[in-house]
Parts: sequence; C-alpha cells; structure tokens
Amino acid sequence: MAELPEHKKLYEALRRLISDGVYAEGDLLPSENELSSVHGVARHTVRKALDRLVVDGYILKHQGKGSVVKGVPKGIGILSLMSTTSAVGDNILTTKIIGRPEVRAWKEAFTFELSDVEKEVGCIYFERLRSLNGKPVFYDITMLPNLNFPRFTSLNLENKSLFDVLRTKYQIEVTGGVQQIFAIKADAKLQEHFRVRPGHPVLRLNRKLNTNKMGVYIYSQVFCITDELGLSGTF
Amino acid sequence: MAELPEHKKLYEALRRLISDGVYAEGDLLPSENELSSVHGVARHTVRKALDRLVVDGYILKHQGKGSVVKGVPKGIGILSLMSTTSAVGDNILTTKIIGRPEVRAWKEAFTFELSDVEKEVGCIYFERLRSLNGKPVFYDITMLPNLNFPRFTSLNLENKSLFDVLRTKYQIEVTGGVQQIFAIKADAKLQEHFRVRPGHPVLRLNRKLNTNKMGVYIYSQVFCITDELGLSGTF
DNA sequence: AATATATATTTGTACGTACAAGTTTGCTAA
DNA sequence: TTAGCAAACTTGTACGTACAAATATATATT
Repeated sequence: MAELPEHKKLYEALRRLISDGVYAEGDLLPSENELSSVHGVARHTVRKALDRLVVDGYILKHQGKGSVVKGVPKGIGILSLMSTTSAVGDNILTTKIIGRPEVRAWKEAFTFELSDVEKEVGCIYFERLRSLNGKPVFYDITMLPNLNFPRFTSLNLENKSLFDVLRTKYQIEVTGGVQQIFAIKADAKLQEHFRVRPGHPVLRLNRKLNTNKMGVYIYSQVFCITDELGLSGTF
Repeated sequence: MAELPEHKKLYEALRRLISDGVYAEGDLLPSENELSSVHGVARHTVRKALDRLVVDGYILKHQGKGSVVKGVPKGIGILSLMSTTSAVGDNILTTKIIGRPEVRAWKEAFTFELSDVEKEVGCIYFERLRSLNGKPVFYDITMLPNLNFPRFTSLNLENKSLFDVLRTKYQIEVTGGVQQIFAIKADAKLQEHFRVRPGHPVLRLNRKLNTNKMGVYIYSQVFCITDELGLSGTF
C-alpha cells in the first residue's frame, strides 16, 4: 500500500471527522495554523487539504473568520431523494437486488459506446429496485467492466455503499461523469416494476461515470418515479 | 473597479484563450515555469490558476508531461443539449423572450422559500422559449432578486450569455446550486408552448443557484421535451 | 537500426517567509 | 453602559527554495 501524501492524509482525516459528525454543520474547524502545528505539516499543506474540502462541498471558508463546516455533500451528480411535500428524512428506503450480480457480454452501454477492451472482458451486471415506504421509486441497472473486481459478485450491494466499496476495496474513486436525462412514458417492464398505468411519466437517466483508473468506467441506467419525490442534486 | 489577484487574472486569461480556441483540445499549455516567467509571477501563483482550470474542467494535468487542454466544459449542472440520434453540433437553437423582463412581487420561487429581503425587493421575471430547428424544446422561467441589476430589463438575454452577463456586468458568479428534477405530464400551458398532446411526458427542473454575493440567488424553472434530445450534463 | 541509458523537462509535494484583508475580541475612553 | 479603537486572530495572496516522481528527449551502446 502506497503512502499517501500529507495533504491527502489530512484531507481524508478531516473528511472522516465531518462524515462521522465530530464536526457538525455550522462548526468551525481548527484554524490553519492550529491544524498545521497539530498535524506537523506546513500551513501550505493544510490549505491544500482545505481547498479540496471546499471543492468537495464539505466546508466553506470565510476570510478572517475560519472554515465553517457545510456538512456531508450530496451524492455525485443526482443521487439523493427529496420529497416534494415533506422532508424525506426517516422514511424507509429498501433496496432489492433483482437476480444476482453476474458476468455477461455486452456490446454497448445504453447510449454509450464501449472500447474494445471493455467489450472483450465483458461486464458485471445487476439490477436493483428501491422502494420508499413500500412504494417502488427507483429501478436501476448497473454495469461494470469485468476487471480487477475480485469477488465482486458475492458482495452485498447496498445503495449507499457502492461507491464506498469501490473506493475502499478496489481503490477506485469516481471522479465525475456524464449523464443524459429523459422524461418518458412507462413501458410494460416499468409498469410492472413501479405498478403504474401505461403512459405514466418516468424519469430515465443514462450515466457514464469516470474513475481514477484509466479506462475504467461505470455505466448505469436509472428509472425513477417522481410523483411525490423529485430527484434532487447539488452542483 | 477592484484589482483582481494575480492568480485570478492568469486564470481568466488562460480560460479566455481556451474558450477562444487559441488552445484547442489536446494542445499542451506552456509549462508552469514558462507561464511563470512570461507573466512575471511565481510558479505557485501559476499552479493556483491551473488548479482552478482543472476543477472547472478546462484542462487535465499529467505529471512529467504537462497541462493538456480538455476543452470548454459544459454548463453548470444541466444546461447543455445532446441529441439521441446524432450530434447536435450545428443545429440552430433560437431563443424567444416571452414578454419583456419585468419587475414584480413574489412570495415563493417554485418550491424554494424566499428570505424576507428577497420578498421585499421583488423580482425580475422573464420567460424564454427555445427552439431547436423550429421545434420548441425548452420553456423556462427565470427570477432574480431586484437587487444591484441596473438596466437589466433592457439587456438582451440570449441563451448562452446570461451567466456571462452576470459575471462581466455585475461581478456575479454562479458558484453552485440545487435542483429538483421531475417527469410530469404536459398541462394546458405546456401543450400550447410545445405543441404536444395531453399527457406528453415533460421534464421539469426547479433550480436555485448560489452566487458569490451573499444572499443573492437565481431561481429558474425549466421545462423540456426530451423526445429527441436528452438533457446532458457533466459532473 | 534497435535498445538501453543518461539527461533534461515538467508536474507533484512540502517546506519556509512576509504581508494584506477581513473578523473577532478585548480594552479604553467618553 | 456604550461607543470607538487597538490588538489579536484567521484566511488570502504572493514570493521563495528544494527535492521527488513521471514523462520526454537525447545520447551511447550493442
């Protein structure tokens, strides 16, 4: 395991403290000079760590005041749910894997083209149906290239943990991506999954996610019912 | 007019060169040392400017190689169009302002709540209908607080230039925001604008954009037909 | 000519200093 | 008590140095 640079170590440490709630929203982080002396690094290194926290949306900086904790940012792109009527908060979101993750061939990923390498190795494929308070709201298909993912098919793939699993188990970080969004009418398959009538409006997202590994992309297609819940995202 | 800091001036200069196509996609920027000596600033200052170009998606950096131009990034959040069948490229996107920008009172901005200050000053309101090759695809409502926007109602509000106008004329930069996305059925008003039948699926976006000015937010609601075009965005 | 090696170039990390600018805090004087 | 002011604190800008790591280039060797 390679040694991380100092500014990245500090970034990860502070990020964890915010994620774990040690520093809550509105709190002030220790000053740059304090972090500098405590962690035994130069102020410049501290600033680099804080810069990334700002970019990632964890903190806000105010000259003369300090670094104010903003909170844990929403998922990359559009991932979080938001109720139109009331707060979503403690509603129960259950995730059901349809079938098991399996390896199969692929020639294209929705509207995205694949490289020759990706075509050759095939993909890990799985579908999920997520329900809020018993009502299905999400149906998504995920495809990963069958590369460097030992024992992936036997992992528990919960909603929130997918990116964490990729980062911690396989050192793969999602750095960005592209998505296309459509409003469509529910087809037979979606009518069945969502238990809606023909013609019901459904949101469709085609997504291609970039990672820190050259040539490794994650593809997913998400269908969503937005009758009571809008898809919410920050940017 | 306040003097911009050196790193920001350099950032703006390089950004402009990329936007204008002087540095095209795939080109290498001058090295950090070269930029340093040419512009008469320290390498650290150059790096800060380049850092922001990386964050904004204009360039990619490779250790030992240099800074490779990535191109002009897509709009913040979801702004750009993308064809499902072929490249959009040179299709003609026309923008029509429905009515003129006008000042009016407001009590809420779509699903977003307003501050007391915002309610008091009222808002600048305008609607736009954008068509691709004669077919209407975008209908959007924009609302700005009636603050610090002298002569705004007499400006030409083209599609691409809104953010540029805000930045250059009023020193207001959009730093991020929140959006909610829904798939809905076209109501009477949308049926008329888009010339579609009842029940046609339409994309709706409610957006609240943050700016660098404290307390100044931009609100917009966008309706979009995605029959042939998906809404595309990078993140 | 092809390969291996050494050199130069370029970005990454990390340290340091100094001062400017904005905010908070505490003190002093009215 | 209040108001004003000075000091302390915190982040922003900008300069400098040094070396590491990755890439590109030129050189030498086979």
